[in-house]
Amino acid sequence: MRIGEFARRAGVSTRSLRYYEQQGLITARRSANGYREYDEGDLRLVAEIRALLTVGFTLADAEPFVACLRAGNATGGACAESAAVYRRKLAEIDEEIRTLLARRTEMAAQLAGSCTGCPTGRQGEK
Amino acid sequence: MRIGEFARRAGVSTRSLRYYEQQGLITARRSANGYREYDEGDLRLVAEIRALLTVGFTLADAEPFVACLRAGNATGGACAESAAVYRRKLAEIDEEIRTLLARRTEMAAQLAGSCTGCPTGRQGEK
DNA sequence: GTAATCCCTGACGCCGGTGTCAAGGTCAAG
DNA sequence: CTTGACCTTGACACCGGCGTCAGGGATTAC
Repeated sequence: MRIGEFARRAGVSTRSLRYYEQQGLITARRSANGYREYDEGDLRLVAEIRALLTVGFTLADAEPFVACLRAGNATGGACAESAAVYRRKLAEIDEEIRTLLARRTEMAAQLAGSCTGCPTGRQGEK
Repeated sequence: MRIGEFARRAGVSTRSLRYYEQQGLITARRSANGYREYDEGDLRLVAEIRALLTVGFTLADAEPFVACLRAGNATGGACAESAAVYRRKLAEIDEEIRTLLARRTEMAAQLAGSCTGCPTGRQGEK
């Protein structure tokens, strides 16, 4: 099917699909007139990309997963390279969580301390 | 003092100082020739901005804190508006932490599940 | 023939803070 | 007067994913 219908079915914009192709994920074959042609199986690839993007992956991060699916695996994470990305992202998330927790603690302390001297007093909840 | 020396003393680039001014924070007075003139007290304002930026504030978020300091308060967080920003950022951080924790859990599960079928097995730590 | 609909590529805008370059003014020392 | 250090404003680049417009080709229905 062509890009318009495929985009509707996949739930993404045609712009996104062209961008994915430009970035080397999901390269559609072309019909004689130059139009992109997608097949049913590509829906799965798009779904994988969308799922990964929503959990904070970049398109570059998602590439191994798409390749893994195209290689015939049942899941995009089944390949060694995908697992490596998983581990790296997991480490990144852990690091981010640590940072945020530290910030949270510090900010809560700041807020408590500042309000001691608040001239307007506290404002209650909303 | 002029911007060059001030920047060195504050530990930021002149570019940043001009940007802060453009965004409405730390507007330096001008000497006859048009050069920006900063004084000692402004160092404190820059320090406040840098501290807030490093914990994830935007310049817009930092504005009340700078204003608060300029109003003569001992800390930038002593004013009501600053406290409101604190509360908002705290809520944002909490939300972000929740999101990341959920992701972390899901990804860890994915990684574990994927590795069951990993042809290369696990690689130990590092 | 022509209108409608779909497709193509290329390119700019956005967001936030900053690096960096360009073109030109200012001032002090020699 | 010249050199050099410092200042000014303006503007482009970056990152990532995508919206959106421009200009032009293809296909189908009438």
